[in-house]
Amino acid sequence: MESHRSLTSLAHARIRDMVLSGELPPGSRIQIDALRKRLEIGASPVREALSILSSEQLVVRNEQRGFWAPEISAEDFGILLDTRCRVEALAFGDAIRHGGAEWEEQIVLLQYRLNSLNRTEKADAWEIAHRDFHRALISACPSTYLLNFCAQLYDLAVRYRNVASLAAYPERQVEDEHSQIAEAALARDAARAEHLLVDHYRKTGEFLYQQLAEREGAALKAG
Amino acid sequence: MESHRSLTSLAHARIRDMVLSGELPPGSRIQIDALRKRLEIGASPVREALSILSSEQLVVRNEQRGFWAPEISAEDFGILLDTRCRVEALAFGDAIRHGGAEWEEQIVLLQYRLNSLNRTEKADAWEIAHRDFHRALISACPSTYLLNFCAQLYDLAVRYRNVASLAAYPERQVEDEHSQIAEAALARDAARAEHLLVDHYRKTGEFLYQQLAEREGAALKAG
DNA sequence: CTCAATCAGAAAATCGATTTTTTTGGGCCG
DNA sequence: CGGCCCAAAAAAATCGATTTTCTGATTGAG
Repeated sequence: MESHRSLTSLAHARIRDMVLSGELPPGSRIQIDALRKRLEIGASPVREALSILSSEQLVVRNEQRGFWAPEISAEDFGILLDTRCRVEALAFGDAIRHGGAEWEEQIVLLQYRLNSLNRTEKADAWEIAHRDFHRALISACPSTYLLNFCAQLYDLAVRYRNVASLAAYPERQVEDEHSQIAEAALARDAARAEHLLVDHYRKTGEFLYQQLAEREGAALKAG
Repeated sequence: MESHRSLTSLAHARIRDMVLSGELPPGSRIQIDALRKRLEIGASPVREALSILSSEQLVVRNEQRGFWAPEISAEDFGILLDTRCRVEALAFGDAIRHGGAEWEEQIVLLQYRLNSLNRTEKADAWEIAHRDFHRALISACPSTYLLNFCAQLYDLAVRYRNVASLAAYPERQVEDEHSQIAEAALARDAARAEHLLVDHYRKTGEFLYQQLAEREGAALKAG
């Protein structure tokens, strides 16, 4: 169990997970009182956590009217994906130019851990390892601003992956892609590494985008 | 007077101004109780506002120990400036490619308003007009994520300008630079516009960076 | 004399109750 | 029948009090 220094940060972590996992579905209302009872935490920390989440774009705030889980759409996902590719390419390039021995070692280590896990069998552990690996790639970027932004975009993208709950995810060789990205990074080939990373994101995103677009088309006919 | 829907958003706006203006100096402690009395607002809204500000990087939070105004340094400013140039170039390019008639008109209007104001005589009005002009330039960027990020970086940069309180700001022809940027944008010359914008930021930042570096050198000798 | 343990005092964090605002639903009038 | 207004209910926002945690000084042992 993770220990938290304050109930606010605990509430933040819990609610964040509920949003990212899709337990709080897109568009659904998030009532403070319901959360208060559910988490067995007072209203103040819950409220504060929601405030923070709303400035992280993981929750939508409507003053005096409450909080909601953000809506999703194919269009929004497309924009998110595109933003992520371009911003993370910047951070990745920086990291490749600035990273030292420690950065290299982290990448090697975390890539190994990631590839050791089976994505379907140990989904939770894989999620964490995947996040850690991608974070390690850019961790040597000197701009904390860029890194924060990348972390935020990562969360938003993970949420899309989860809430779309794809029945059949196409089995690409994601391991190979990760390996190639790591290899290019360690070879300090920024241009190639950036390209591979963006390509990786676009490939992963393409299928999800199609799913979302189809779903919207279907919903349009049904409604 | 601006009206606010809630005391939290009022507190947020007020404290934000206090941080941006330098009224709360870099490194200084921000006590909830002191603010509570100063703003005549309860502790809860003040607390919540500080929480939000800390996730906007305008306040540093130290769990169970309180809040502080962020430290400044030449190094941090350099990184901030660089991040801003690259991220805002992305947003600007998008805007130039996507902007419609309304976007063009806003730029024309806001550039006119900005150039009508004397920077030293009407400092507050100029600040607002300047912010509006720069926001208008990128406003047609479809990525709300990128726009939010740019707004955040803008605030952080404004703070540096204010807290450095430059005795003698070198009088460049800032009006001309703004005009050229607007012109290139309206001509849909993305490459040129981006270059001019980045150049504008770097020129403005260069002097500030020198000041900060000198001050640090002096402080080092004195300490 | 140094270091660690201890103990107020101060400040943050949290709670429960109160106030304000929004939403809901029923009855009334055009 | 449909729109409108008002009252009751629900929910968010705020407050004041209480609890928990940190800080800095003091004291006593080594």
